[in-house]
Parts: sequence; structure tokens; C-alpha cells
Amino acid sequence: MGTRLSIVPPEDYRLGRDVCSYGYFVLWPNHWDVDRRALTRSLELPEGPAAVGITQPSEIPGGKLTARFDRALARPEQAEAKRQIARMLRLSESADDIAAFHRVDKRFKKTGHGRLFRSPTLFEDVIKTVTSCNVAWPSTVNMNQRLCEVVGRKTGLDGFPTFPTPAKMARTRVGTLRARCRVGYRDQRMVELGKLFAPRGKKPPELDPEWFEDPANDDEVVFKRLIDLPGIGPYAAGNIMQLLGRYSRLAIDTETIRHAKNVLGYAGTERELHKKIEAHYEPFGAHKFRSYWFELWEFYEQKAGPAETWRRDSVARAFTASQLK
DNA sequence: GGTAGACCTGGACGC
DNA sequence: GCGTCCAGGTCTACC
Repeated sequence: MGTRLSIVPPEDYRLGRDVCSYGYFVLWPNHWDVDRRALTRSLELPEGPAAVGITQPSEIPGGKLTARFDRALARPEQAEAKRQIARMLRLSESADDIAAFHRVDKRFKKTGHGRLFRSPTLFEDVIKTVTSCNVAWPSTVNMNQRLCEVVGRKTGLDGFPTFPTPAKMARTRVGTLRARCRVGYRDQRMVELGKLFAPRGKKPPELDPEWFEDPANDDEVVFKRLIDLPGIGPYAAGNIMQLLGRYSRLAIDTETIRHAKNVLGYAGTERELHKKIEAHYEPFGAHKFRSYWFELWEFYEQKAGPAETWRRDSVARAFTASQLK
């Protein structure tokens, strides 16, 4: 008999909207079940891997969330599971926090957009970001699926292996990552990231995720530490900043450039476009990334329908910038 | 500080 | 079915 947990989210929280709000919701081991309206995935817990399905039975904003696990969880594991779920669903961002964003950018008040889905751990967010660099989206989907299947651990639910832990990634041979996970030249960088995030014997990891998450630390300092990590350049660091809840800067990639040209109507050289993009989002200050992202996301939804209806293995996998031109 | 080229994968295209 | 070209961000060497 598996454990069932009840979680009270912020009063404006709507599961479908707030999970299907960032591309990572279609990356393994995440799976948004369109028909059941459930987020299913695996988690690494102190006693081993577990699969979980999260629903919001009432479908009312702020309605209680139900998390059903495929095995029984002891009290300490329940606490850890709740912590990971809260990170993933951004439950720490209160209705007041989202209202503050909507005061700065009124365009998203009606839909309630404000929270961006992320991973249960910073390590998974960092690796997912590395898999999104220098590839088209379908390759990112493939890399994450293979990392889970090849390096992750099985759970009691078929098709839901875990995302690799830092320790497991650190021990994985680069040849395995390249040949079986098809991560290409990112292989060595992923192993190095695993080593940085993994505990060193009885010592804590060289990188402390809590330091990056601590709002007391300045955005500039955090950004500089991120950009020093292997495989992390300006775009990746900018993206990890928003995944850390730091929305004061953009993460400009080719998709941003496409958006600037096709939707905002800007023209010019790459450098000129960067300046125009920065100027366009400057009025949104500390919420800059959110304004950029939901502008882009609503464009995607106009093209492909509400994100809550995107099926991981068809619509979402085929989603590429070239199809949006 | 700025720039060119290598790094890989997979999709598109032509034959 | 095969070969070629190209897109995509980071890193290194060089100016």
C-alpha cells in the first residue's frame, strides 16, 4: 500500500496551468498525463526511488493537491518528498508574490501566469539546462529520456525511472553518456557537474544548492558562480537564475532572437537585437524573465493550443522553433 | 575584450 | 539508403 499525502498550495495555485508553464514539464522523468490531469514522475528519496502522481482533485485554484506514491513512505521520507514537490511546483511563491508580478506586468493577471515549473533539485535543473544548449528541442527530450533510462534507477512504476543523482552521474563513464545517452561533447561536463554536486564521502558537496537558493545572496554573485561551472555559459546561467527564482535577468538564445524578430518586429544585427530585447524587458525590473517567458509561452499556446493539452510523446516532442516561424 | 572555429547530434534535403 | 549541410550554446586559442 503506497503513501498518500495531502498538500495545501497557495490560494491561487492551479496545477495544470502552473505545471504546464515551462518546457521542462515534458522532459523525463516528468510526465503530464493530459487525460488524468496528473503530473507523474519519480523522486529520489532517502530509502530509495519512488514514483508519485500529483493531482488537484477539486480543479479549483488553491484546491488541495494529492500526491500518491507507489510505496509506503516513512515520516522523514514524507517530509523530503514534500520538500521536493514544493520546489518543483514553486509552492513557496505565494499568491502575493504572483500578484506583485501582475502589478508590474498586467498582461498576465487574467490567466494568472506567474510560476514556472522546475525540477525537484537544482542538480536536475542544471543538467536539464545543459541538455538544452546547442541542440534542437527533440534532442533535449531524447537526452533526458536516455539519462533516466540508462543512468537513473527503476521505480515500481514501469516507464518512470529516476533522474540520475549527482553521485551516480559522477560515477558514470563518459563513454556511456556519449554512446548510450547521446549527450555528445557534454559527457565530460556532466560528469564534472556530478562531482561538484555529489557529497565527498562524509564531507558535503563542493557546491551547496542552498547557497544558490538563498535570497540573501546577490544575483550578480550567483550568476558569476554559475557561469564558472562546466558547460554553463551566459544563456545557461541566465536560465538557471530563473530556475532559482531570480527573475531579474534574461536568458537570450536563438528562440529569443526569433521572438524579437517575428513577434516584436525588431531588426538589426545580433548585437543590436540583444540591446533592443534588454530595453524591451527593462520596465519589468525584478520580474523581467517572467514577462519575457510568458510572452513567449502564450505565443506557443496560440500556435499549439493550451500547454495542458500537449502530450509528451507527440506534440511536446515535436515542438521546435523552426515550426513556429 | 572580441572573434573564429571546433565540439556533437539529429533533422532536412538532394540524389 | 546514403551523404551532405545546417542549427544550436560553450569553450579555447588567438589577436
